[in-house]
Amino acid sequence: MTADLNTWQGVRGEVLRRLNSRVWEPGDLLPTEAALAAEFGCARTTVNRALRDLASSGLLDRRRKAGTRVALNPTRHPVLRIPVIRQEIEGRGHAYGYALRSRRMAVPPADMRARLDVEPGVPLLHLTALHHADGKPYMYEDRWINTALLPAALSVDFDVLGANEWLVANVPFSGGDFRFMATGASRAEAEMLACAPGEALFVIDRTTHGDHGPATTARLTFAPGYRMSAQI
Amino acid sequence: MTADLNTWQGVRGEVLRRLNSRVWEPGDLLPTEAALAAEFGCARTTVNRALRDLASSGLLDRRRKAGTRVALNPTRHPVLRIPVIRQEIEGRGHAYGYALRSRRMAVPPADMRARLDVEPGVPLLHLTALHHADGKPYMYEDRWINTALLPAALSVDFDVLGANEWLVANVPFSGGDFRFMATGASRAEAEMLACAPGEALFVIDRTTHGDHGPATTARLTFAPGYRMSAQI
DNA sequence: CAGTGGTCTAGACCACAAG
DNA sequence: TTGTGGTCTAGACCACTGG
Repeated sequence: MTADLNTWQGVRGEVLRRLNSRVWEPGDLLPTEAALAAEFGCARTTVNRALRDLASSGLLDRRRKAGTRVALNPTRHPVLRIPVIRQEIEGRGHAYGYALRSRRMAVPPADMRARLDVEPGVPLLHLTALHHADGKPYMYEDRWINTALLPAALSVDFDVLGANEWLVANVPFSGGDFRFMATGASRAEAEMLACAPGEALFVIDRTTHGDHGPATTARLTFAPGYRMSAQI
Repeated sequence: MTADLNTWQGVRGEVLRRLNSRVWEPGDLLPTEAALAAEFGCARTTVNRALRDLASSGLLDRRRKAGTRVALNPTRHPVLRIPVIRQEIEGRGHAYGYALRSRRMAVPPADMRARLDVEPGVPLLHLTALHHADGKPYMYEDRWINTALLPAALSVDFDVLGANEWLVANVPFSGGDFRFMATGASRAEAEMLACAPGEALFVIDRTTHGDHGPATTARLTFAPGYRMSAQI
């Protein structure tokens, strides 16, 4: 029993079936939307949505005039769900705690300056904080904020409110990039996160772009045992 | 100058602007699609696509009858691009190498058995392999394949072809989940990956589901220095 | 039950890029 | 130049679910 070819999910299923069964092989050119619509007996719009969805999953390559091809590089595109840290902790049933450790204007090191795309020698707002779960260290946050783009950050009381939360609520969002890695705990990190020096820690480097450029960059270092998940 | 409100990107931009400027605050109910379409002077379809896109980004919650609300939990949904390992290495200009280390039927440990949802005591195909970049160890792969769902795997010559590549090309795809973490290198891992025992390693646990259930699960352990990136 | 989003249709015009 | 995907429209029916 084949799916209903009058629904876009049904069309996607049928196309997927042909991809999996090698009716269409990697690199092959698919029929045009109009042709498929005729074959399936549905509107071109329906075929369009199905193929667009498959393309967004990385299974197809679509280009105007060139047509639709089976992707040669089958990459998967899992979607991460990255919650605000407090919700992540509370969602697991733990009590959330937050402690600002330092807050000052400072000239950023070269790598941070590059990420935020600012001139050398310009001081930025530098915050460090520790997040707790049930009183135990959970994550260490080292953040730089471009106060030229976010002057409002200067008047926020980060002693009470996590920079994370303030930012997600107040930074006009336009994009961001993430890097994930593993590092051995430095002595300072080991002390803050209550672990042994050299122990493997999960790290997220995250830069968030506002409407006028990179607004803030943060390094989040998690206590041992942290796991991040994603799904397709 | 506001964007063209007759395009779905334009409508998305305008809605985004109202979200950022707190015209609509978290938890607020937005006007219906029909109302917005009337206000913007476009078709409801156009509004629908814009709101659907924002909902898929996690900024809105949509439910039939209940309407569209500004998400209370502002989570971001970055999209990972996970390439086939060979393409990842070759894409960086390095020579790719692959060496199968073991291949045998074996009864999986409890955690793997749980991930693949099979009965206790059932033997599965177990593969271990090492992937190289320019002759240096890059990633260690420890994979279990449910041969009940993928009998074809038994006749594949994994000495030559990476299981990764065979699977992405041959497993009817229906979904998967990923977990990312940092671990200290065991003595065996350290030897294989040419690093010091205890050194921090990036690990991906990945389970891929076929049409009839979990088909394969793999633990990918990367040599020190590996970074994974994602973007919004 | 009834309101809201989910989706389909048929037709149309447009933007882009291959040749 | 011309074919292909990208998108808009107006109208319609349906599915889900809150009240």
